[in-house]
Amino acid sequence: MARDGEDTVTEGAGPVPDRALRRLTGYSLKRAYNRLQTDAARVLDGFGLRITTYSALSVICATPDLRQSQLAEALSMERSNTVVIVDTLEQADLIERRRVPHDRRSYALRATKAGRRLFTDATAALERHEDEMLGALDAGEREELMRLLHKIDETGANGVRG
Amino acid sequence: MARDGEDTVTEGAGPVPDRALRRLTGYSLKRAYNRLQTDAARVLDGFGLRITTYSALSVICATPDLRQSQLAEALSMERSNTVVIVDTLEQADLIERRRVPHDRRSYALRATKAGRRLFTDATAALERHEDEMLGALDAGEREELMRLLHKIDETGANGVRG
DNA sequence: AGATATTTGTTATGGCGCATAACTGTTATG
DNA sequence: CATAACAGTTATGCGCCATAACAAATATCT
Repeated sequence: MARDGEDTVTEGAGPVPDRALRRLTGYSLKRAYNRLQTDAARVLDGFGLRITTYSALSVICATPDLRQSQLAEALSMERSNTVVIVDTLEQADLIERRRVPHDRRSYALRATKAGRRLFTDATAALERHEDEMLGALDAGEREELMRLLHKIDETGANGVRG
Repeated sequence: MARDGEDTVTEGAGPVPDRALRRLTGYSLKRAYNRLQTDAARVLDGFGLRITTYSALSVICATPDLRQSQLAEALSMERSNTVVIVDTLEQADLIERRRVPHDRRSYALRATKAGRRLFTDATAALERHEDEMLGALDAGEREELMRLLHKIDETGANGVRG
């Protein structure tokens, strides 16, 4: 607050500061996320995937025969939005909508062999690019970052939601 | 990979895991950001602001007489998107578009008294809500989180952008 | 000075992620 | 058997972001 008062900065060349905003965790989170998100989208595009379809494919690969509503809950999104995602994955022959024996409402989602393979390849590519993007952080810092992010995520799990 | 093989989990009650996704920094970042973003949007709505208009207002308050292109650069967005934002703020009498003496192309954006006041109030409310959302993190952890996020943000500043 | 390039703001347009609401068919519950 | 609860679906709109093309003003270069 001491140096660099409230002068008119119009003439100053360099990047215009957003110090006030950067003090907000939400804003800093947004900037960091936006960087990684843009890059991830570009990488996934090379596999014919988008962020949401990749995410869904990951969950489906991890837990076979799950239903769409479970998928929605896992990804913290509304059921309605999973429909298009699952449609896309199904039409690309990456997953299958199987019927479940005693419940004709729900589907049992299962990844095809092609789906699992694409998932593996895309994940490798993503991790490679994340390693580049996060090159400034050492292993300990990355681990700490993840720990803190998960803490935020799990905190409100029962709390604010509504 | 050892325990909890590839069984059909359809019957298992609890939340469906997305462990594989959680190992990606981008995904964990997304989840944490989404939590804070949703909450922040709700808070700002009470002030008649959205996240982008609040962000712009913050930068304009901090550095008076800045131009729209500088605003765009500060917020890492395209110039074209600042137009609607500045329009909105101007129509709400929170900022003014002043002409600059020797350049008839650009505007000198300046917050009004009402704009500065609203910004102050909204910021206080935002900080209060962030304190709640981040209650699980102690002061040291919050500071470390910010440091790591800024590191990510500033890393690619010269790098990947293209 | 005059042709050319660059900068600033603007408009139009589309994509992506997300939410809500209303509906159908199916299963569970009283 | 009537009613409620659930799974999936459809339609729709909002918010944020990017790209492309354009007019007016300014900078640059010969």
